[in-house]
Amino acid sequence: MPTTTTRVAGPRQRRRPTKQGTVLTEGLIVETALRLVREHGEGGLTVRRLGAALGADPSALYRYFGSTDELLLAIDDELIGRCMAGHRPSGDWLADLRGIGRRIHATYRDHPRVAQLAAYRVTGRTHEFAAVETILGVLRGAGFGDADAVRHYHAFVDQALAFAALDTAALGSPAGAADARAWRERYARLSPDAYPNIAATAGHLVREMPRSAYEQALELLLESLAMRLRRAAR
Amino acid sequence: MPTTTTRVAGPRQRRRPTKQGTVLTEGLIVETALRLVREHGEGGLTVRRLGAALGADPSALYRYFGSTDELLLAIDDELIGRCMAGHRPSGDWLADLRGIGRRIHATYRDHPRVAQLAAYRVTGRTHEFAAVETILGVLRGAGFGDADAVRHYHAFVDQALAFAALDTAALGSPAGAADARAWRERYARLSPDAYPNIAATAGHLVREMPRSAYEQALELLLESLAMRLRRAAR
DNA sequence: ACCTGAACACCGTTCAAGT
DNA sequence: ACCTGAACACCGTTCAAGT
Repeated sequence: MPTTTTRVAGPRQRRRPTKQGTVLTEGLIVETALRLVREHGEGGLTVRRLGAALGADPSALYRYFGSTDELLLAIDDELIGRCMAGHRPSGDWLADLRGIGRRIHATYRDHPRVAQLAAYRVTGRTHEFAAVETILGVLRGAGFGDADAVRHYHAFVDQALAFAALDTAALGSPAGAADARAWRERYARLSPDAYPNIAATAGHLVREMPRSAYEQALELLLESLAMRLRRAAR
Repeated sequence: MPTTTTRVAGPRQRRRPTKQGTVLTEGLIVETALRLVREHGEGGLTVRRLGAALGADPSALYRYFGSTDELLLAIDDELIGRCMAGHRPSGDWLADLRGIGRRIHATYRDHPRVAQLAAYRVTGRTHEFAAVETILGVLRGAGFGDADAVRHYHAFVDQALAFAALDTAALGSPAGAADARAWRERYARLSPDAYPNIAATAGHLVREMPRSAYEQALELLLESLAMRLRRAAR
C-alpha cells in the first residue's frame, strides 16, 4: 500500500460505503488497478472501468487522486515496491544488477499498461526512494565513484524500463503478433539481390526478432561496466 | 512518400476535391500527420485533428487507411526513411553504428507521438527493409557471424527505439518537467541516515537524471560489441 | 468514386445534488 | 463527509446519404 500518496482533502474520519457496499481506500484502489492491468492487459485501465471494478461511481475516485496521473504514480510506486521486495543482495554486484534488471523487466511485463504509461515517470514516493537507494548502493559498493555510479545507475535503470515498455507493447498486444508474422512472411521472402544481408540472415531473423532483446542488451551493458571497473582498478 | 501502403480499395482514377478544396493522397495524409506530430507534440495526432488539418471530414481518411493502426505504420515507415536518408557509410563500423543510433534517437525525439505509438512496430514496408539491410550490413561487414549480427542488430535497434520512446515521453511532456523537479525538491532533500547513497550523490542525481541516458547506454553497448569482436579475432 | 454527416460506444473530468 | 449522476468536451469507427 502506498504510504505517501498526496491526498486531495485532509485525513478522512468516517467512510461512507459505496452503493454496492465497498469502502474505498487509496490502497484498495491501487490494488484493484494493478489487478485490472494484470488480468485485462492492454486497454484495461480506465477510470470508468476501475470505478466499475470497485463498485463505485468513477467520479468517486477523484476524491482520492486528483487526476489519473496522480493515480498512475501511486500505482507505479506500488509496482516498484513489489518489484524490489523479492530482491536479496548476494554480495556480487554483477549478479545483483542482473537480478534487479530482470526483476524490473519481468514485473512491468506482467503489468503492460503501467509499463507503457508510467515507466518513464518519477513517482517521488517511498518505494522509489528505496529502489534508487539500493541500486546506487550496489554500484558504489562495487567501487564506482559517485559520478560514475550515478551515470551508470541512469543507463541501467532507463534501459530496463525502456525495454520493459517496448517489450510489453511489442510482445503482448495483437499488433505484436502481427509484427512477428511480418518477419516470417515479408522479410524471409525478400529478394537476395535487393537485400543480400537480410536474405543471408533470414532464418536467424525469424527466430530472434519476435523475442525480447533485453537479456542481450543487459549482458552487453554489464560487460562494459565490469570492463570499466577493471580498467579503473589498474 | 510511402510506396507500399496497402490500399483499402483499388487504385483511384478520379479524385474529388474535399469541401475545402484539398485533394487527398496517401502521401499528403502521411506528411500532414508528421507535421502535426512535430508541431503539436504530445496529444497532437488524432483522426479528427488530422481530418481538420487536411480540410476533410475525419471519416474520409478511412478510405486511404483501414484503421489508425495502418496509418501509423505508414507514418512510421516514412519516418524511418527520413531517418536513414542522411546516413553516409564511413567505412568505420563503430562510427556508423554510433551515427545511426543517434539518428534514430533524434528523429523520433522530434516526433514524440510516433515514437510512443509506433517505435515497437514492424512496418513491413520499403523504408524499414532498407534500414534493416543497412544495419545488418554494418555488423556483418565488421566481422560478426550471422547469428551474432542478428542478435546485436536486435539489441542495438531496440535500445535506440526504446530509449527514444522513453525519452520523448519523459523529456518532452509537462509530466517530464514535474519529474525533473522531483529530483531537485524531493531526492536532494532526503535524510542521509535513511538514504545514505542518495544523499551522497544528490548533486550528481540532480544534474544527471533530467537528461537522456541514451548516449551513455549506446557507448556501453558499442564498447561491449567492440570487445567481443576483438576477443573473437584472437 | 469519393466525401460528408449523423450516430454509436467509448474516454477523463467537473460540479451540483443527494444522503 | 463522502458518493452519485448528469453533463461537457473529447475520442475511433461505421454506414447510409449525398454529389
